[in-house]
Order: sequence, then C-alpha cells, then structure tokens
Amino acid sequence: MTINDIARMAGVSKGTVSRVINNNPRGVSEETRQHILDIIERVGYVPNRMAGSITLARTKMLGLIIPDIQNMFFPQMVRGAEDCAMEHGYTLFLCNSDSNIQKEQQYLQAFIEKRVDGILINSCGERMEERLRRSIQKSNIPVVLLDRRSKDFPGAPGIFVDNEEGAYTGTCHLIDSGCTAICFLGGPEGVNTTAERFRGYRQALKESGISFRPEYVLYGSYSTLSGYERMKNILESELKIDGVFAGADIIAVGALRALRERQVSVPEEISVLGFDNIAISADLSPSLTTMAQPIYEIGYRAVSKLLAQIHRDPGCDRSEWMHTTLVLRESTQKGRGLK
Amino acid sequence: MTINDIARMAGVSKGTVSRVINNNPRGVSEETRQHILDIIERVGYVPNRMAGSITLARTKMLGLIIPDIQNMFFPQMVRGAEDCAMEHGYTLFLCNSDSNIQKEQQYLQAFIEKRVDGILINSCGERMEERLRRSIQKSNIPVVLLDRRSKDFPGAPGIFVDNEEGAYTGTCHLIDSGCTAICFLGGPEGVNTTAERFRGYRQALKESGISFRPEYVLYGSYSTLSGYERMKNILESELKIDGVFAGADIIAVGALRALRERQVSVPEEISVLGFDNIAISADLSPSLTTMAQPIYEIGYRAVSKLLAQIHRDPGCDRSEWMHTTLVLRESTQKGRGLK
DNA sequence: CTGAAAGCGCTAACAT
DNA sequence: ATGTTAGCGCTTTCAG
Repeated sequence: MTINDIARMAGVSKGTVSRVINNNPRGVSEETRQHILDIIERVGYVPNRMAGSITLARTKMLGLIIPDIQNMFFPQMVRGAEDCAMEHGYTLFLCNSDSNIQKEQQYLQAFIEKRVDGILINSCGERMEERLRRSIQKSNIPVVLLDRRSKDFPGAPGIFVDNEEGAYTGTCHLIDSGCTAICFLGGPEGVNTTAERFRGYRQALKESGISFRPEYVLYGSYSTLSGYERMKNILESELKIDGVFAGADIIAVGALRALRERQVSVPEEISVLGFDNIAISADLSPSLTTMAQPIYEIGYRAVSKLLAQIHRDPGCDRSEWMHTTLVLRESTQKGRGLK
Repeated sequence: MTINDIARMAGVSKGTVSRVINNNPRGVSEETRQHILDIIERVGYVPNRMAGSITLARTKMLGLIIPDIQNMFFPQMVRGAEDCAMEHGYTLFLCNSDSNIQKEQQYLQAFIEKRVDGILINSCGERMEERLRRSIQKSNIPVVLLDRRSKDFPGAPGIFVDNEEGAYTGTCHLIDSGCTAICFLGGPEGVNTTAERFRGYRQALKESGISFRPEYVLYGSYSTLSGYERMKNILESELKIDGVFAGADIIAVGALRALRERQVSVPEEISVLGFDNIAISADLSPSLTTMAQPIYEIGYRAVSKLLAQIHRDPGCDRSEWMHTTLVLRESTQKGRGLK
C-alpha cells in the first residue's frame, strides 16, 4: 500500500495525497482532503516516512547512547529526553552501550547509517576509532553530551552538573556531622564525573584541615557491586573510617549492604552519603542522604539543546551546568559533630 | 556524500560500490574492492541505509514498547532483547509508554511509519483504537508479546511467565512460614499478570484451608508508591495481617518502607514476599524473598521469536511460558510455622 | 567482473 | 487547487 494506491483510489495525483498526509499549508480543498482522508482511514494506509526522509534529508529521529540502562540514574534521564523529543515530534533511538566502547561505536555507526538528525551521548569514557570520529564529523550530525564529557567530542556542547561543587557540599556535610575519616568510593577513574567529585571531596577535607589519605580513595564502577566490594575491602582492612562519600547512589547501596553484613550501624558508626538521588534512595533502610541531581531535567534540556543545534538557534553550542542539592535523610546525622 | 560520489571517485559504477558496501556474494574483484574500500575509508563515507531499505523493504529495526523504564524490571528485560537484536544485526527502537495508551499508540504509529521489521510490546493493558489495530495488521509487521497479554493482539505469540504457578508457590511459602492473614498487594487490575498472580494466591489459600478475605486484596500499579500507599492503608485499618504478597518487587519496596515507618518488624511481625527478583531486591534491608522471573531471558527469547517470525521459521507463532523460582531471603522466615 | 537502467515511496518545484 | 515531473540514495535485474 503506497501513496500511489491512495492516489489512484481517490482519483487524484500522488502530489495531492502527499499534501494531505503532511498537512501542507498550501491547501487542498476541504472536499478532496476529506475524501482522501476517508480512503486512508478505510484502507489503513500509513505513509512510509523513511522514503520521505531521503528527499527531506531529515528523519525526525534522535539517537541516545547511555552506558547502563540498569543504573536507575539513566532511565530517569531518558524519561526527560523522551518527553522533550516527543513534544517536538521526534522519536528517540535509545541504545545501551554497557560501558563498552565497541558497542558504543556500533551504535554510533548505526546512527549515521540511519541518518538520525542528532546524537546525544553519555560516553563510556574510552576513546573511539579515528575513522568513526571523522565519519561523524563529516556527517554533520549535531552531537550533545549528557552529564559526562567526552574526549572524542571536545567541541560538543552538553548539559552537565557541577560535580565538584556537589561533592564539596556533600563532604562538608559529612564533616559537619562529625566525620573525620571519610573514604571516597568513586566510579570509574576514566570518567570526568568521578574526577570532579574527587576534587570536591578533597577540597572540603583541605578546608577543614583534615589530612587527605590516599588509602581512603577507591575507584570502581558505577554499580552496586562495585560499592559493595570496595566497602568490604575497607572494612576488612585496618582502616578506621567514620564516613563514606559514595560517588553514586547505587555505589552507596552496595556500601550499605556491606556495612549491614558487618553489622556496622549507619549512621551511628559510619555515615554514608550518596550522589544522584535516584528514586530508590528514599526507600532504603536507612534512607540515603545524597546530593540530588536534576536527573530528569538533564535529559530534557539535552534534547532541547540538540533540537536547538539542529535548528541552528543562537546560543545552541553553549554548554549548561546544573546544580546539585543536599537531601538529608537517615544515613548521615546532621550536627552530630556539634555535640 | 553519496554512493555516486564514491563511484565517481573510484571510477566505477554505483552498482559496483553497492556490491562492495553490502558484501555482495556476487563478487567484485579483490582489487577494485580494496580500491573502493580505501576511498570509503579515506572520505569517511557511511551508506544511507534508510535509502536502501526502501528498495529492500526491510529496515533491520525492531520496535519495543515497555510501560515503565523506571521500573527496574524492564531495563533488565531490555538488556536481553538488545543483546539478541544486536547479535543478529538489528537495532532496537526502545519506547517507554509510561503506561499511557496514547503514548503507546503514538509509538506504534511511529513504528509503522518507520517500517520496523517487527514489534515487541509489553502493553499497558488498555485497548487501542481500531484504526491503528487495523493498520498494524495490514502492515504485516510481526508482533511478539512480552510478559503481558494484549487484547489487541490476541493472535500474537509471546514469551510469558507462569504467574499463577509462581504466585501459588510464593503464597504457599508464606503459609509455610506461619502466615495466616496474607494480603495481596497487586498491580493494575486490567493487566493479566495481576489477575494470574491473584489466582495463584487464592488457590494457595484455598488448599491450605485459609479463608479468602476480599478486604485483603488491594490493587494499584506496579510502582513503589503504590505499594507504599496500599500498605499504609492496611496498617491504618483494623486489619491484622501477618503476611504480604506483593505483586512485584517494587511494590514490596514501597510496602517495606511503610512497614518500617510504622516500626513493624519484618519478618518477625509481618512477612513480605515479592515477585520478579529485580537487582535491588538482594540489597534491601531486610533483603527481599521473592519469586524470581527469568527477566533477561524473557527479553532475549522475545527477540528470538520475533526474528523467527520475520523469517517465517517453523513454530514461530507458538508462545512460550517460562517459570519462576522462589528466592529465600530475609523478609520471610522459612519454617516459622513449624515451631 | 562490471556497467546501465529501472524503480523503491515519497517530496517539491513547476505547471496548469 | 491540483497534476506532472524530476529527483532523493540505493538495490537489483539484465546485459555485456
């Protein structure tokens, strides 16, 4: 069933049908319009937009790559992206790279082959092949970064969060509540968010006159398992700590589990601070004090920015930084340090 | 940059370039092949697969609709689907309907317009417009159901779980551990999984000679909030219960929170059983006893089945039922009833 | 092994 | 207001 069939059945030319399908401003008489619409309805015709997009040179598709769909942080971001895309008549191609550069590249290649109108990427952090990078560049498809920087797209604008500030605020909170031996349970070392949060952590220690101890700093991945294992390592070591700065809520989830298994009470013996404020954090026991990111909004604004790039709106290549806020819950004790 | 440009640069016809791009069995001499490949590499040409797919009448795209990307159950299912799709060179169009029939329909429409080769759907449960239903039918795009039945696609095969059996096993476990007043915190009433789990629950009660009490049965949605609110309702009522059958782990998460706020100890005073075994369940405190579903595999096999449908393999329209297994953790006490 | 040409479904001038 | 026509980028016969 094609546009030709409809044209034939309606006794008009396919140009007219095309105008109807696309609500073309250059009107069609109300009479023929209805006539054509009726036929379309009756036979269940659906235009092949892919055919149209080859002429139009736009597909109304956006590609989005995230590293881990199972990390609750990302689905929430996706929701924001999705909502914005749908509001503007775009469909999102959501792909999960599994923090694997190979998959990330495969998806990027697929995006170009499918001629998406724009790409959003939360990169796994590893460098991609020069060949692909060039292809993307040549393809002229705008790219917007979400939440993470990328060495492969140094010029691309993005929506970021002020991680250093957030980590600083969070660490100060731990210190305020009496912690003096705070370990840093970070995500992957190669990702900028980890490094930025580390800087904020270190800065807070410095300003409070707490000496920095490298053995308190552990990297891993943004996963519950990583948090669990690193926390266990610490508990099994000689280190005596009284606070944990987790680089992400899911890391904190793992840490809390390890602490529970060791029967360490939180926050009485050890305070735990997360980062992200994912949905589950309020439901944990103890509920998690954390630095909340505007997760949904990051996704929403990223698509906004991407659409701006597509339309070459002014200011479309400026990055935006969003802010975090401290959410107090049970896993830390405000003011314990004052007693 | 098109196939014509490459042909011109290589001094061959575009037919030859096309053969190279697609690894066409009807060979091209190794010499020209390399020559063309070199040029492609050098100029960073990426073929426009959308143009090709209009001739081929296949896009190598699969559409997948899930109701809630923020319910950890689904991302895990998506992972399975994605892996299978990628292994076979297909890309997944993942869409989140937000349990909203309007969005679901919009996405389905988009799937047809984009001429995906197949559709996977975990429907929100509400009926869709007849018009759309007919279009899908006429489009001849194969449909496979995941986890949930759909009234709109009664004939479509699917990958399902034996929910009744699972709920029966789970409820028996609660009874075994001494519960006699077990409430049922279900998902949405309109979804078949809820109804099936209810049947298993009721059957277990019956066989144990525990009289069924309709006031113990509450429906809601598959969400933490729903579990929280329903549980609170029960706790604020006169009802004295000692067990909770939650229709999903995320419902159990909400229930556990409500219980904690009321200082009800789990499992000592009330046992809680979940359904799904999502990743977080093991990390909760108390960790959640639950009926594990082979979530990843549901997604994987659904895509397998869809590809089988696309290729018209034998047996491709038979549904498959998978089984659940009881995972014992801290939120219930095995054998408490024996003391 | 390679080229030429027809056509996939649709859009967009340009006519009428 | 509507029809006609020339592509869009690619695949696929069919010749040579």
